Amino acid sequence: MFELDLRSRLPIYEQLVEKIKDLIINNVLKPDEKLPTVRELASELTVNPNTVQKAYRELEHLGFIYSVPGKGNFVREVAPEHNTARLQALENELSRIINEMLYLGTSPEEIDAQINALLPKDKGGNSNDSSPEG
Amino acid sequence: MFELDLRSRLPIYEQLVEKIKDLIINNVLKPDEKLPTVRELASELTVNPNTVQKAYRELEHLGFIYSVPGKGNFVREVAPEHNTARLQALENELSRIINEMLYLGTSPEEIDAQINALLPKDKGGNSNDSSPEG
Amino acid sequence: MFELDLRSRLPIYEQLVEKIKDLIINNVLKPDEKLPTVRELASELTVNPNTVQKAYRELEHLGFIYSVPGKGNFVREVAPEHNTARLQALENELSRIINEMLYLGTSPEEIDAQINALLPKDKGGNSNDSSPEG
Amino acid sequence: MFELDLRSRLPIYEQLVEKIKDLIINNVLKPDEKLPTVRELASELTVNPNTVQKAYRELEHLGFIYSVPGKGNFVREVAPEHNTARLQALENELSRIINEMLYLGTSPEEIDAQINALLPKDKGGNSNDSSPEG
DNA sequence: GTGGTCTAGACCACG
DNA sequence: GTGGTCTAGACCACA
Repeated sequence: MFELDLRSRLPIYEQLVEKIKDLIINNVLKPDEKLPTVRELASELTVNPNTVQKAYRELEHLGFIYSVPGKGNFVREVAPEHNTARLQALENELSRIINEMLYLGTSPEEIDAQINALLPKDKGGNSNDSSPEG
Repeated sequence: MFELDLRSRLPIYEQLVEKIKDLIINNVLKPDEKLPTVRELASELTVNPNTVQKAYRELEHLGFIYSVPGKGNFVREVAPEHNTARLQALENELSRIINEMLYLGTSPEEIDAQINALLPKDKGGNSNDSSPEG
Repeated sequence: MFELDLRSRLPIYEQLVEKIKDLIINNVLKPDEKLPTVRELASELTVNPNTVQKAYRELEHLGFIYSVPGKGNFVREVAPEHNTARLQALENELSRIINEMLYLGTSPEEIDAQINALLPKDKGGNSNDSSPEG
Repeated sequence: MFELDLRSRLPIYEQLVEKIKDLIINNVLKPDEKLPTVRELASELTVNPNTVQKAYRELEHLGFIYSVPGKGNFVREVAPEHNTARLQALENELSRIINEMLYLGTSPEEIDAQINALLPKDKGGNSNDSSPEG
């Protein structure tokens, strides 16, 4: 499914949260799909079941999954009520990162180019055109 | 100068690192400017001097300040040798954030607009220049 | 394991850094091997655990060990990204030392001989190999 | 005469010791030559006279200069009695540095080449190297 | 039980 | 008076 870095400073349960969050965001795990049980995932990753349990509880708190007692844990459709606060936090992070990149010498043009490479471009409506050849 | 959240999960010394880093990046603290002494800042924030000391030491490791024993701590000019690895980390964070914003429903156009608002415009008026008039 | 000079001008934690660095460099402590716990080493050397902690943190910054909270501290494989600046510093030290040895009357031939004694010989017999028989 | 780095972690008086030691070793300051007075040097470098005084006392202790009360400080000819202990210390440093360079990936051949570049080659009696001109 | 953080308070080197 | 080091002892998060 994925790998953990046991040497990382990040606690294992936080790594788990990030990995599973990524799978949900990138639609690998689809809405209402069942996640592995705590025991399954724990034995597969050879970590303590308590650690997986903690990650699942955190994901539930973040609004990415829901738990049905006796049934298991399932992917939750994106919940609008969580969005505003979360988006505000993300925008703050975004601002912090951009400022630090500028401070370290990355040019505004380069930052803009990097971000446009990350954004999907399947629509025609883009205001400032990126150079077509390259 | 700024405030700490003593209830936060982030250790106090890391909050200090982030806050001071921000002040340096945003040019509130200028190169070679003297930071508050360890004891001053500790008493102002009502934390232990060792905690401030630890934050200052970390900022020194990160290349943001330098310490002159017996004199004080001072803002360091941006050190290019620290940049490459740091920029790579920032780009990874950037990617993660953009993906999560897209997942939460922010349109690519809106993200692009937000980021352009964060970047300095080289087209015309420069807003954050040092004000020439008194 | 080793001894400290409590009367030395060098801070205890820096002596610790040097000693452990030496053990790693000379392959006494091998990659991914577990170091003594903070408390073990502190009690063995009769110094404060915080002092050992500080040394371990510094070794982590220098890229010699990595720390897994709740598990322990472990020897890190040599990290190439730290090398360039460090090698430059070592070459400067080398130059300083050679010049002072020459000043004090050591002949170039003798210096050359001493250094060749320190370098591994790729000509024939290898003395410090791991013993092939168990 | 020379410059100090006021931002360095090295105490100013130690920087002074190193700089003057270098001048003596490289024969810029010759035996029995008079050094600047404490006040002169202090005002030239804009440091505290106590700092210069401390450096001179340290140089005297190291055997590089001698002090004549009421007259000044003078360069001392190399004193053999200081050599043995000092040379032992230098050889230890040498060993430490070479081992660390090897650990960081520098090949024995490269180390040998670097050191030979530092050694004078004005004599013909060199055992293992090809010195082209005499 | 591990590393990590924090406090309180002492002492030292430096300039 | 500054930063730096060290001790003693407490509490917390993680696995």
